[in-house]
Amino acid sequence: MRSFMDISKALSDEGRVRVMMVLKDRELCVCQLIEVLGLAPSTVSKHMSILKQARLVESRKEGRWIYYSRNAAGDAHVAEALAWLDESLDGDAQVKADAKQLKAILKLDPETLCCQQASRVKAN
Amino acid sequence: MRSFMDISKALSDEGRVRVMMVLKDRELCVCQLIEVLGLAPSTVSKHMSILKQARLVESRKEGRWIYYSRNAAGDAHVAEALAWLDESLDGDAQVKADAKQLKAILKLDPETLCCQQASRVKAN
DNA sequence: GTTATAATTCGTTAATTGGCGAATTAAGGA
DNA sequence: TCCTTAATTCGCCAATTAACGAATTATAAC
Repeated sequence: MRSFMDISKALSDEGRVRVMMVLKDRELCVCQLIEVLGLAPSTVSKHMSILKQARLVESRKEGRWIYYSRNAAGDAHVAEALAWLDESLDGDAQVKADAKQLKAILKLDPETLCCQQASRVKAN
Repeated sequence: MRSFMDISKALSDEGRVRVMMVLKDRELCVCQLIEVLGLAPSTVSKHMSILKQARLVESRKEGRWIYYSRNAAGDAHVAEALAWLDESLDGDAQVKADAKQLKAILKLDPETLCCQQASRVKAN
């Protein structure tokens, strides 16, 4: 019950659900998630720790950045939750809007936004 | 997103999840749910209204009693949520304990507990 | 009609949660 | 070394939520 409740509580906040959906196809660093959600860094960090506690995401450190991705190697509970999420939110307007915004963020001028370092590295 | 969040919020409370699990095989009236959860009538009533709002349960009035059951005719979101619930909590200790307690409640001496009327009717 | 019972609604309180900014930690670049 | 930046932790406050008891509604029994 404990691990189930960790997952269902993690998914009971809209911001965290939006994070799970923008992470569907790619890993993202915290500053990119901050841009998508429009929340303070400390708030997003807290959300990510809750998702990680629930084992819905995993993180990878690369230099100064921490990349979060869906937990691909998760147990059955996690896999089932992710499947439910995707089935339920397929075609959702908010999810689509976030995907669109993310696309813009990924294309954005390196100097003007978050992840300035990451962008510079990418440009080389 | 709205209906998804209604469902995930409804399932983010352990008491409500326990209700959904004892309702797996049978409909139950509120006073029986009160016994299983060990909470005040007003509290259980509130929980049931949240589950109903999320369309996870439906209710049927019979005389003085209101019987709740899982929403069998629910839309795809609801059906998927119920499937996730059942898969994730199959074999769970708390769920088993509740099932056992429910069994005892259903057998209980009609005069001594809740649903005295229901029991009397059943005895006739 | 009056009483008793099942359930709900309402009002209040305690606990939890979500949000932010400030301070801290960790890493790279000047 | 010192500065900047990504991210986290911490402390605080506002909003939400869960719990209860009291009052209310509805139905059945007397």
